[in-house]
Amino acid sequence: MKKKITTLKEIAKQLNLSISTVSRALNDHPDISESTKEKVKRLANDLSYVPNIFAKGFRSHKSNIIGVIVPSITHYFTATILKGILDEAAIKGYRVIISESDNDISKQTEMLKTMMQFGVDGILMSLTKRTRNIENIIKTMDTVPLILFDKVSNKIPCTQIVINEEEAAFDAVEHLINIGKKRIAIIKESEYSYNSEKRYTGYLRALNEHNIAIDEKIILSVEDITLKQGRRMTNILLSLKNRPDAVFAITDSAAIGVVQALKKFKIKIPEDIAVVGFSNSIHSTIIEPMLTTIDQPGERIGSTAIKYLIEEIDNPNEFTGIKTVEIKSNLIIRDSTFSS
Amino acid sequence: MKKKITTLKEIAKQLNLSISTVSRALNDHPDISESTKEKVKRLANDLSYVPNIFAKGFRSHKSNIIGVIVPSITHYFTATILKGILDEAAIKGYRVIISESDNDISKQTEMLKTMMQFGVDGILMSLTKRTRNIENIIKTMDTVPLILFDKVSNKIPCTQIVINEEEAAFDAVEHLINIGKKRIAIIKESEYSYNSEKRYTGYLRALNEHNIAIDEKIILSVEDITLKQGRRMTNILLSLKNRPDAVFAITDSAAIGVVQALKKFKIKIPEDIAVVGFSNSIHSTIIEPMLTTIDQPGERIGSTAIKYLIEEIDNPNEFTGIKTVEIKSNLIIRDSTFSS
DNA sequence: AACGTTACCGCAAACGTTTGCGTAGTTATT
DNA sequence: AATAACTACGCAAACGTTTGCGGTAACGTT
Repeated sequence: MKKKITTLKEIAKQLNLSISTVSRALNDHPDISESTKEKVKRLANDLSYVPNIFAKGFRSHKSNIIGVIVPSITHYFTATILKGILDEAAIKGYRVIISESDNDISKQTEMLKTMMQFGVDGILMSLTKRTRNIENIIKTMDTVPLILFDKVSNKIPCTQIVINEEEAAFDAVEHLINIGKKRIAIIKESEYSYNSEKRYTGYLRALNEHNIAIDEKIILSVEDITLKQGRRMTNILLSLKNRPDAVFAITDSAAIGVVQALKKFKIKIPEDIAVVGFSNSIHSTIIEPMLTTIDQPGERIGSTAIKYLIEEIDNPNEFTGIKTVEIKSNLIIRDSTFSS
Repeated sequence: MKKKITTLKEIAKQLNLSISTVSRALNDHPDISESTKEKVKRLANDLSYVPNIFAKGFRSHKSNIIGVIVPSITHYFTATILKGILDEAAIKGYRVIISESDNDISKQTEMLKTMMQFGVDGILMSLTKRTRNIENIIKTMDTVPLILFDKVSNKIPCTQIVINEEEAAFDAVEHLINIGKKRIAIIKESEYSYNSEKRYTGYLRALNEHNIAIDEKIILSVEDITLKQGRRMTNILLSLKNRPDAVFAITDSAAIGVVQALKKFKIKIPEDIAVVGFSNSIHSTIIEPMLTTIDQPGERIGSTAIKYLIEEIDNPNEFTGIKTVEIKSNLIIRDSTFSS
């Protein structure tokens, strides 16, 4: 039992007005008298008129829809970013179409294409691992504005919203140094990743500035930075003659794996070996000891990203320049580095 | 530098054909000769033609967009449901607009409205707590198909996709009985909630069937079923003269709170008091001891929900009947009820 | 030779909205 | 009293696509 949808024509007929007058009345056009406006608006309300979005977008070439592509929606940090995007979008009157690339490059390409077909006004994207074929991304960019966040690439000439990765990692490692640690291991990603690379340079810089020698033996790289890999790497570290006295894992889940492995071997945290993660996931407060980590303000990243995007959408011709916007994160010190 | 978008007209002009012929050629209409089809398709491809979604939807009154409203996107279980929805939608050629109601009823109403304005073909919704004004939900239902999932209400006459809540709770409690527990506490929600209520009746049924007396003193209700409340309730339980030997928390986070509180008082889990949660959140494997809990197949819920919705969208007139579809969950036994 | 059939294609309307332009009526200006 | 300016509204085109209907040419059938 579909309800009959009311159109401008219907309202016009009932009020003996022209369609254009009704349209203008609803849009508060100055040419229309107050009395007419009121009549029109009242009837529109009574008939629960909703403007046909297609007819509107059809004319204006504007959908007020923004496309978002993320690797994994179930990842907590990603979800907080999405929340930031959704909230800001609601305020600015945009709808958001979300797609998951599942860390699959071909899916990502496919999605970019269908986003275009659906006439989105702009695209926010966080890249899959090992994103190779940049061409189609760049190609879409001359049809519709695109902004990257979190997992970015400086090979793509567009505005990018990121955490101050290097500085954050620097802070984390310096914190370890400050509590007296001298032999600090790192677990990072082996494949190239913007985030991993930045954190790694932050690690190196901290060691350098504090005149601590760099030891390749305690610089470990893994393909997938997971909990399981964290455990595996810890076993490797513990088998060394010269064990580290701290571990900086580039990710909370890896850090949790480290903690679990250390506990298994009854190694005291943080006295014997301190652990720092990255992300401030919820898990970091559930594991014992609670994890020292970097809090990334996901919502701010999301809202910032969409703000810049809408800016570009509203001013399509003026070249606003490619910015890399860094959102400040901050170190949260908990029991895994601090014994009370 | 906006690119010129190609239309049917452009293709028609270049090929000296009519617009209708071009349209039919692209849609593989039998009236068009193979040779013409090929020419048209080639040029369309060269000009990277994409059909204008607005013009299309404008005519067909179909957007191929589905609206989804959830209380909180950052909630892990919700995220898995969304993943199921997104995957299935991609397969069926639908886009998904996601909105967060933030457990705010007025927001929820607002979103329902804007979803309508954006011409979605159907709506999937998980209700906020204490959803009161059902009217507008029912009102939208005679314009566009709507299906509820997870947080549902049997006051709304529509298809609903849920977990077999009662049975799952029954299984969980029976498991506790099977391992020898005789005094099983429950922590549930005080406000009416479909899920809480069902789980509670499952709890009651299990006790009844095993001839265990029901003791109101160990049936605790909280407003917000959070980790903190889990801890608080545990303190209450421990202050009883006749302590329980097991706790069934209606939610993983509450269960984790219970575990934390028990550990603080050096109470052995599961020997002294066993704990069962509900959800199989990631946290349940990180807490020590790992939590026995109910695994809810989020992705299946999501994909099932959207399947039913598309079914309704494709057959708008025939009344398919209101179904309540139960997705089977299953008990996962871990250390919090089982000492190896 | 007249007719029916088939293959292939074009015309034009329709979807609902916005908007430039035109205009009738009224009021203000010289 | 003639002109200008303003108010309030209508006409009609345009956006890109789909589709019912109609038409033409070619071919086959009696």
